[in-house]
Amino acid sequence: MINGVNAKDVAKLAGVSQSSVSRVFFGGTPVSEKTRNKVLSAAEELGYNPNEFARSLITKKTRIIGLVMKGVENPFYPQVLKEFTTAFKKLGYSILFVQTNNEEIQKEDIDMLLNYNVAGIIITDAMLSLKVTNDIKKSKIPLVLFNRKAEKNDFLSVCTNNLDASRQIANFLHQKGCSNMVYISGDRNTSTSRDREQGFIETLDKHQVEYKIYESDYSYEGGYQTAKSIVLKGEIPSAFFVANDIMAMGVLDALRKHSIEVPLATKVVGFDNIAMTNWPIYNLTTWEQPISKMVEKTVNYVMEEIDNYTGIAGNIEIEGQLIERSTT
Amino acid sequence: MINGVNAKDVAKLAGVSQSSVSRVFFGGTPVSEKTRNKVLSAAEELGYNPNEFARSLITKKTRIIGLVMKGVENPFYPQVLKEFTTAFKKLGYSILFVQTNNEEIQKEDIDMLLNYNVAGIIITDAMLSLKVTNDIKKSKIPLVLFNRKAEKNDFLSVCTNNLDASRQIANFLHQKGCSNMVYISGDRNTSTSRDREQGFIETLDKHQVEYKIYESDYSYEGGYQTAKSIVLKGEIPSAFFVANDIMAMGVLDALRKHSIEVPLATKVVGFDNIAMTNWPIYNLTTWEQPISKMVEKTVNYVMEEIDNYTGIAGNIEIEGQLIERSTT
DNA sequence: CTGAAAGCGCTTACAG
DNA sequence: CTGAAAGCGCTTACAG
Repeated sequence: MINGVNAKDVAKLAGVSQSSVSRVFFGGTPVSEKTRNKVLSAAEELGYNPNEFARSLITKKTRIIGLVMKGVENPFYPQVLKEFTTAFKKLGYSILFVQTNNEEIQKEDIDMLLNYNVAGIIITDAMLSLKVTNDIKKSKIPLVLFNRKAEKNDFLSVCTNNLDASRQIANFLHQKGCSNMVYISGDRNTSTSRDREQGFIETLDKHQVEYKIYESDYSYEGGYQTAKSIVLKGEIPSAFFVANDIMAMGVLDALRKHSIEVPLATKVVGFDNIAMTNWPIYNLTTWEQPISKMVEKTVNYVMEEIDNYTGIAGNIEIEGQLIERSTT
Repeated sequence: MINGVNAKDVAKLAGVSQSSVSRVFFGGTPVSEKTRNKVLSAAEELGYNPNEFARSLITKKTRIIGLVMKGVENPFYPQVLKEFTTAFKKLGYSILFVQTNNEEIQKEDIDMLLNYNVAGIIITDAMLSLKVTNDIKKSKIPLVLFNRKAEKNDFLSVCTNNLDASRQIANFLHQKGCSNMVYISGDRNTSTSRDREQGFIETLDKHQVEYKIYESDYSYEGGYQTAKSIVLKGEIPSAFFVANDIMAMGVLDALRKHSIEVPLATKVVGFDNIAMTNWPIYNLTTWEQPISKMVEKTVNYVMEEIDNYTGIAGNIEIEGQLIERSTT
């Protein structure tokens, strides 16, 4: 119903019923070629656009996906956003975008999505409050936690295999001869940071390698300051494993500032494989999160649940890989 | 209409009419305190959410803003996205997000927005094809070109004052004693790159300063390669003005790679003031685009036009400022 | 294959 | 302040 033209107007001009107009645009019962052509040219002439709201009202379905993102500062997210938008567009779905700063999504964050009766919800990098969990479960809207693993399996979560990744990173650094390491965590109440920490330290324990853990916050500044304080204490380890790339870049810059050569004096491994890790000034060894595959799995799940809701939950973990560059 | 509860159900439980339920949630005619309370508690009990689609159908208004973004690679855009989302959320509007790769928006890019009858459209960093221009004009949906200036004033465009900015940058570098400069452009068919080029060279002409222009593409890689080729030819200027920050970082890295000291051997000025310019490894002198103000102007305009459509067009240019750091 | 009619969930004159 | 009723633009049994 743009510029005031509706299906009735088209029907009148085409000399057919409104039902036929609907059938041409929506499918369902077949329409004769002749009718189709009359409708199409009338629609073209009038500039008709079917009103999605009326359609959704009657079909009780929408073709909108709610995407809730926390923190767009990290270049990892724009990439994720782009992939989701592209994938859903191909399927005829639109993205209703919500930006939040809460690590735990509150009702108000997604009330809007519920009002729009979205067909599915994807939450990146955040968990859900109990109230929201119940609301969503009741509404039977498929929901995916992207890049977060829940303790309780109320929903599907899609992540890279963070435990496996951090084990492999620990083994890799151990084989490089590093005998004393540091893990710089992200926000410690995130599953990603916890899993990366756990896989890392349990592997180091096995090899009887010493380590220290520093808590940081997934930001460049956080990585920079943490590394700086380590350097100032003179406790430079033989390797840093940093919970994401953007912090690892902060670490590298702090080391450079204090003329500590990488990878000679110490080594640094990040996580994510954001585009910037490839910049020559950083050239950071990191773990590639298989974003495309993660997005694909998520989209497939959501589409299947839209078709046929089961509410099936669990954790999907997708294997990533080490990208070796010049910081190790 | 989440979990199947509608206004009628609430009305029944509350023992009032559907009209009263509507009035409690929508406003309009006043409702007695008693009725309000009955409605509210019934709604709470049933978990009622008003259906936005039915509401939009009847009011012929939506509370959705279409946001079309080109290229999320540059960290400038996530920042813009965040500001728009936050600002519109406060006003009760949602964001329907469209990602495109077209410098000239085609009908298919925004057909979806028209189907949803969005209240307003914001296009960042792209122009509109003629067909789309006509469609939008006819539909009377307010539209803003954000960070792009149109030659023909069909719509409102909101930019920083790129001409003024580049003149000031030229003067600044001239006063620093630079006698021979390079402008590295973005995509040359964008108004932003053209304006930055024009203001820069006309000011250099006035001062009779020599310059060369190299065409690039607004990407890190583009900046890196362009600077590299300049260095390899041995034609190092006394200053580079680079059309955006991300390219300027590529330039800095290329210079560093070839051990050309900044700001001694040459100087570099970027554009945007993205967060990374502040990282110690870059510490880039740049021009701050006043994103918050640009977003505010845009949001205000859209809201006013939603209230009372005039279709008024023109260019709003907002003053930015030079941020002097250590590359000059 | 086609059309007339019911109905999706809501808002809003209208009458009281 | 409240309720009954019309109607937004569409889809979809239903009957032909």
